[in-house]
Amino acid sequence: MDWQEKLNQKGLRLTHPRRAIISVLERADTSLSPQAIHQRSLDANEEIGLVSVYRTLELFTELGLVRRVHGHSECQGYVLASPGHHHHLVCHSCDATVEFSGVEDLSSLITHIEEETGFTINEHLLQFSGLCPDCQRKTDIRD
Amino acid sequence: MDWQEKLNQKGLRLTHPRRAIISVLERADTSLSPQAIHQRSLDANEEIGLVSVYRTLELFTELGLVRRVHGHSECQGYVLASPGHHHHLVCHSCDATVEFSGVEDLSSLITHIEEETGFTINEHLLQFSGLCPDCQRKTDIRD
DNA sequence: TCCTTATTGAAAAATATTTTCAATAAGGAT
DNA sequence: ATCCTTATTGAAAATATTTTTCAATAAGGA
Repeated sequence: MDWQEKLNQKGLRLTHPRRAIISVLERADTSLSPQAIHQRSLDANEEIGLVSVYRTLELFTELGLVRRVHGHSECQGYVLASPGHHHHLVCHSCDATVEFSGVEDLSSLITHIEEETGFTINEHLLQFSGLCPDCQRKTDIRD
Repeated sequence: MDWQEKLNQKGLRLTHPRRAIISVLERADTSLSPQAIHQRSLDANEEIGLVSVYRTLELFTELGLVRRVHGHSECQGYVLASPGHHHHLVCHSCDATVEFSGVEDLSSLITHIEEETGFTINEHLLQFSGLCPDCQRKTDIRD
């Protein structure tokens, strides 16, 4: 099911600004802030308003089509979300962001925490960071 | 080692605004935004400036004395961090935030991801959310 | 108690985000 | 193809958030 269908199905429309935003995100290899998305859109000669970027990101995030990546100081990085459960891996150095399938088995940890705290857990946020292959190479050379 | 020592050791000072902020965070059972911290400080008759809240939170976060809790739409919730490795558990309903010791064993997952992606992983963000005991009770009654 | 300087608060500046509203254009219906 | 409904847009204004500047203050070591 493509974007067109996914949106129309819900009475939503695949508009020009939305296409432009998707296109920017598809080409990005890092997460992008609303401002960055807007700028790249303009650079690609897609004249859209910054407001639309905000609105679209909010909508797409709610629909699970886009996800937010959490940084140390800011959490305004957005990336396209492929369907299904997965998490992100971010490079400290170049900010490259990669998605990996959520094959993790946290169930025993979750059960443990539920017992310890009395909470019922139904959601988690998991994100890794480190050095991507390229930046590892660059670091090696410098040393 | 108390706050006084921790700061002085680094040439930093335990000032009135900083004490007020610590005190607010100690009394809180949810994470708090800079604005909320400021307001609660005023409510407690500790007249401090909002700027100091920002500056203190930034400093304390860098020092690992305070941590940021990541929500769905905002990530401006700060909590006191006890020393050592641990994560947070947040109630969807009342926002109660609890810390739990980082007993998780993610090493096999990390190794798996390192192999799959070529990244070197040295950091992770893990946060759970669900319903706290109190809110579970309230939900049960309503149903 | 003195002295150095980290820290503060107020104000201004810079950024970021949200709201409002008339105009537009997506896309289902005809 | 064309019409019609209405979701969506962009511009502007309103709000909110964060950072910077700088003179005054107060921590805390000597």
